[in-house]
Amino acid sequence: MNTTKSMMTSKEIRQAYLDFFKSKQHHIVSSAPMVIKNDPTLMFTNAGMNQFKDIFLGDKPVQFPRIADTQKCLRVSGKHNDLEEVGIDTYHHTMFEMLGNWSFGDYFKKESIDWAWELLTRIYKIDKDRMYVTIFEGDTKEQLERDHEAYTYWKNHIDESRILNGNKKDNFWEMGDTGPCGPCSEIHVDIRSDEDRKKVDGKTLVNASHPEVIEIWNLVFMQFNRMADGSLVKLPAQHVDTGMGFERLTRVVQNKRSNYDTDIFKPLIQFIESRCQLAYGVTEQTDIAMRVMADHIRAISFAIADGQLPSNTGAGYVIRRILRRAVRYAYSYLNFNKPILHDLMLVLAEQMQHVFPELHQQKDFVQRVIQEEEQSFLHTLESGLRRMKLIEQDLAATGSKQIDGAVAFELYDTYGFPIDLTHLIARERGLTVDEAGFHSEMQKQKERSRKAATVSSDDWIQVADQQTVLFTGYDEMQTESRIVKYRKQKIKDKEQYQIVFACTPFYAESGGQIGDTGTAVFGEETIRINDTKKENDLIVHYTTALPSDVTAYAALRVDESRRRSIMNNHSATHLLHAALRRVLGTHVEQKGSLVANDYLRFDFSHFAKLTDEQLAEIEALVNEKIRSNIPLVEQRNVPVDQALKQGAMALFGEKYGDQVRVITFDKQYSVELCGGTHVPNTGVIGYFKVTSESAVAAGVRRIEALTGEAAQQKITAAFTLLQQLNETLKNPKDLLKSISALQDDLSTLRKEVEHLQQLQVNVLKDRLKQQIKNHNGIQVIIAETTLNSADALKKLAFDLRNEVPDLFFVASALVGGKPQLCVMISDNLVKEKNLNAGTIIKSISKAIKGGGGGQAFFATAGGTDISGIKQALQQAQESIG
RNA sequence: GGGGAAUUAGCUCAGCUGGCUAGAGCACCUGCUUUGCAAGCAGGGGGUCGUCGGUUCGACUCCGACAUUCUCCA
Repeated sequence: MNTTKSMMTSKEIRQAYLDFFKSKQHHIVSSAPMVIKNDPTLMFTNAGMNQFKDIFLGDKPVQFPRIADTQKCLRVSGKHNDLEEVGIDTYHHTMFEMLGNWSFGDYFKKESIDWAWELLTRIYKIDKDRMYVTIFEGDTKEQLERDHEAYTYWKNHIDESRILNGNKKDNFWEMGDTGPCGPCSEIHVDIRSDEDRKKVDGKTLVNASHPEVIEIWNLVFMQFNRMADGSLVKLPAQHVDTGMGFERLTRVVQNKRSNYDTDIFKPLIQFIESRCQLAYGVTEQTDIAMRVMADHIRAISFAIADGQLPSNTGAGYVIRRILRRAVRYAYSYLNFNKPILHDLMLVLAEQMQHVFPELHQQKDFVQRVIQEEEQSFLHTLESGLRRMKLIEQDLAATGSKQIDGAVAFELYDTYGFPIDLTHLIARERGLTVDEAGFHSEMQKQKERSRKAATVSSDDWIQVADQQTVLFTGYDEMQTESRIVKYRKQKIKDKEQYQIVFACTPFYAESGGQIGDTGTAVFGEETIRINDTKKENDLIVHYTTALPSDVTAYAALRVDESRRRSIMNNHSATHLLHAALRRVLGTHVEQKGSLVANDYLRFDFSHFAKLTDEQLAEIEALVNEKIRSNIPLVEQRNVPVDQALKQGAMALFGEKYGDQVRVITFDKQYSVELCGGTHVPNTGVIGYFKVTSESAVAAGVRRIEALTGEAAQQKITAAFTLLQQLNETLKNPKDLLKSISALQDDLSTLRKEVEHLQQLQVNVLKDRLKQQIKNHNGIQVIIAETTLNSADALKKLAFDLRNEVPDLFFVASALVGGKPQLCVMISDNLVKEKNLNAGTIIKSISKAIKGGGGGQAFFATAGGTDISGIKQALQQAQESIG
């Protein structure tokens, strides 16, 4: 490779890609957020094509037939990409950029192959004799032929000996179990030294996991649709979907031995080196740790910037795991026992600010979140280490040298202590870990989970031919419509149906607003709609039944009062958002929102607990806006640039189309991009009441509130309670004062009672001491008392024990009208005379029709028959002869 | 969505298979000593053992539900 020419920077490489496809009439779009909403099958964007999934599925019309972009992607599992492997090698990543170009029913194999070749050889100047391409060899089981077409086009550019056949696993790309798919053609580059290349033919290393013979570009030719029964159906329009790993490309163009040596990762590695005072490239172990940190910080930072906070479920948990893996490596191999990643993030934010500005714009917030997470995991590690010590002690006691698999799993599963740390520590102490046992426990857990969460879906059954679905719910709550398609789903043992209508007034859960419920009336038949959700741009209605005639027309009716409550809450959310920014400052960004029928919940970035004054001010401002009865201004199709110029608030981590909907309540006050449903005038909301303010994560606060009827009910209930309290306390002047006076009284009286009880016990004790009878060297006290609590009786027994040597004490009391007995014997008598309070009480409690027990020196019993007390005491006397 | 765990004093945690009348360290208060600072000694206050039920003569301890938090899997 030519190393004398000036090297392209990663920035130039990225730009060259976009410029190249722009020159081929491609529309350049921005990256979609890495965190995915509205698609139950996917948590994160894992390929460049995700944001175009609807187009491939035919659920959305084609607007630009040619598109190119660079897309932030996140992969934490997959055939070559287990999270646990990242950092070990030098070319797999969790987060990476995918350069992609697409044709939607426009150009096909010829152009995509020609252009790929042109870009790689002319612009990036990659040596032709270092490249190999693969084509699909065909598959007899699927009855698919070899991709002769691709072969022919490649032949124009590259020697036939460099065109290799690939099998179904490598060269037939599928989106998922079902959906669009087709043969693909990959471009591989051999970047080994000339010497190595002479020794082993590069051809034999393609797709063989060789670190220096790597795939950089995959051209997918979408030709088929995979059905649920496994069959393939030819697609009406053929598409091209390509993806080139930006980090790998940069490595090849910059002629580096590792992705981490490119200027994409170098600044991160350098920062880590300077902080831990260790050099990269010296020892394998520390190199891996640095690579893990450099890789993971990218995934964590962008996920948080796109709105996914670390948490203990779902996508948030994936982020937490990645972050913890980075901390773990930093802690174990680079001696970082204090948070460091949050500082590393700043380097990244700086570096990426012109490509993905969302990180730099939120750097204070992201930093805070990461730091908090680091801190909390370091704490987890600490308590794990404590537990580890106990385990060691147990092992020492039994003389074993192996930590049981189940124990290691418990440490991991319950306390979050990473298994490799267990290994590390075990090795340090000369112990081993039962690895097989650990994995079998893990397997059991996986099976349990899988069993609990299987959803099986049948194929969609197309009833009518229609591509786009119309939402009428902004204007009406009832719409005539018909079914476009439906399918059956099985979750555990329950069956449900998903139905798509041609047009619908039902709002699908989105942007925090919950889905509508209601009914679909097919003539005489009424079907209940339990929920409405989005699948990308499809509006899917959830029911438990199908109409007998699926082609019939239906009257779709939304549950109106429920929807009106939702609208109240949604508009109030906008008013609240604006009020927060006014009162607290413009650093307030929405971090999550739930708009339900019974309440609203709004999460936002802010670094301190809100004071009572701030809350009151916010609540007052929102209510003022409600009383002002501001009319809704709704603009349905505004070009996104124009909307932003109007000052509309857009959210990080939200993907907006070119045309957006703008919701305005007073253009000086609240302007937001929003797809939700709103009240016509703010006055409809009635009243707004905050019910709680709390923290959800570092730097994120949550406000919960009520509107309209719910707010009224809440206030009425509070008022009623207040009134009842006042009445109960005879309408004091100052209720608060009167309650705290009661509390004070209670606590002094409690102490008083305790004191009096002690006095009573003391008096009784002194009297009993007068009655001691010496019986063979045993000081015997047997008494029927009038004490009325088990506690007092116990106290008496213990006090006597402290004062009277050689004591044998048996007494009764009446607790709540029931007889209670207790036996106390001095320790020395228990030993010397072989007396046992437990056995004595068991035998004498029969007389009061009860039972009891205790220890050898002290025992108690309760019963039901008062008349037996005398007999019981008599028997106690006899028990010492 | 499915497992596992935790919840005891202001903080960090002990309290094992029900019964030694609820503990330690740090923090706090008082006094003494010392004093450049750190501290040392003696004494003291503070807990309805997450909430609600149940089993039992007796529950911090066992069982159930709920709440909150942590954790693993999907």
